[in-house]
Amino acid sequence: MLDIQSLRNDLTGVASRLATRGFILDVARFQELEAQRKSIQTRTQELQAKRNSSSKLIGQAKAKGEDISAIMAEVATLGDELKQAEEQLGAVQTALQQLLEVIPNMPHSSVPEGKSDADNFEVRKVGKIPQFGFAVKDHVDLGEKLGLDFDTATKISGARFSLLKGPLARLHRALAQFMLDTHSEQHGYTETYVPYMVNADSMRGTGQLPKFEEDLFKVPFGLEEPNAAEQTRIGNLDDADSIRESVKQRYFYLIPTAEVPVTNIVRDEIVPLEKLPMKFVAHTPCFRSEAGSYGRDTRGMIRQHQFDKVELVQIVHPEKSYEGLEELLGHAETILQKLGLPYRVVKLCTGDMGFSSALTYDIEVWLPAQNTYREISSCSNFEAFQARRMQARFRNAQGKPELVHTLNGSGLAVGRTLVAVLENYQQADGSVVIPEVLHPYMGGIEKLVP
RNA sequence: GGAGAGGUGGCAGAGUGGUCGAAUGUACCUGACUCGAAAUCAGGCGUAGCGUUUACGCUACCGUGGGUUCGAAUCCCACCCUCUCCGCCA
Repeated sequence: MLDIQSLRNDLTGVASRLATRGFILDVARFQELEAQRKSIQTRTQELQAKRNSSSKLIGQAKAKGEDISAIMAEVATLGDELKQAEEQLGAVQTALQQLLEVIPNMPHSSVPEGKSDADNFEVRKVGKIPQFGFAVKDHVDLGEKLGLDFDTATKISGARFSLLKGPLARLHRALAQFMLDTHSEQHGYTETYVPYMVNADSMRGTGQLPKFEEDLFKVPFGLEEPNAAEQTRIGNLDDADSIRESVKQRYFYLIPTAEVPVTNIVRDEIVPLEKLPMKFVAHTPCFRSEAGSYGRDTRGMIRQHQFDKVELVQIVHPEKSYEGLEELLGHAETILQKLGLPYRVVKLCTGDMGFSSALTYDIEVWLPAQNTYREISSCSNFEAFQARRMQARFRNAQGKPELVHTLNGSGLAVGRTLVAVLENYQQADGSVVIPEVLHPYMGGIEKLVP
């Protein structure tokens, strides 16, 4: 969420910067709501002040045993007027809040303007692209003989799921463990185990809600309708709405990334200055509906409803967030380097960035079968955008609460790393050599053999 | 699932419907004392919004949402969360 002050102070400036990322801010509506808010709020507060002082007078008069009927008469009409004003104010503030919640973050000044991924800026290429003396296979063809089974996954669940068996499943686990160990032991991250289902407040905090609900899996618990006992109570009570409301809220969301539960660790917290930076790493499954990407990446395990990811999160001092982002990016790159996978780093242009991000680097790994680089990690600085939604703060040197900055990045997406290992380490006979750093995790297996 | 207790400022913890944004303690900041520190003493110290823009004034916030009332931290209703005991359970 943007600071409403920045909109008040420089509405056209904010609007034009947001336009570079393809977001059209409804300037007129904001101005209208702000004008309404201002007049209604002033009026409401005047009425409240009057009510407070009158009530105080009544209290004092009563204490002295004086006659209060004169004051009572004066206040008689105040109640209705005030109630109406408060309702109007509430409505305007809700409307403003809703408008604010769907405005994306402001791109950092260094972000190149552009419309799509074609306009992203290549920062660097690392590693040597392997040359094969034979026709390369993609991970689906390779995996077929190595324990990768899409047909059975489809039977069990449906499209966009995968089933791994034997040493291949172990390789998947080895990758996750290797990443987790590297980040916790060498990069200073605290390993965390987190809930995979979260409430709506957490989703709102990191920016998935309210705008991107269709990308999420929503899981009801208990009945979706009021149960028999609740029906009875609804029938008997005057304010049945609160029961219906609580029934409606009886659900969780499956996390689309560990960013959600991990970043929300600091939601509604004021952390001491000396606790910054906080660095967390978590290995979790991620669940995405992939609504709107129906035709894309239907082959293989590139785009799945469920995949594993090792996620890095940093909670940092506002002045240190860009430093932190470079560091975090380096941590993610380290994994690719240790695995010997060629990759490149790109800085996303304004049009390709995620909703909450101020600056994003994608790391793209080389996939020989596709003869191209594919995203395997995304590292972002959200500045105070998430922190403002979460009310995540620290106590600054002056002792005042101030919003933290939040960062995160994949370190890495495990499924796609598996794909990259299979394709880059394939041999002519269809076997796959296991990168050396994974050997300690593979129980003596150094090669996947059909 | 059954029974009970409780959610108040950074923390702890008071609060007969009126002068309570909230005692007190603690932490923290400033000053005094000290060579310095500790101890002691004095003062300050919540968050957010609005209006004047240094000083100030007003408003909201005591788990959340409703209700009663001229007036609610305090009374009523619902919900959420935490803790204790019993039962069941991976």
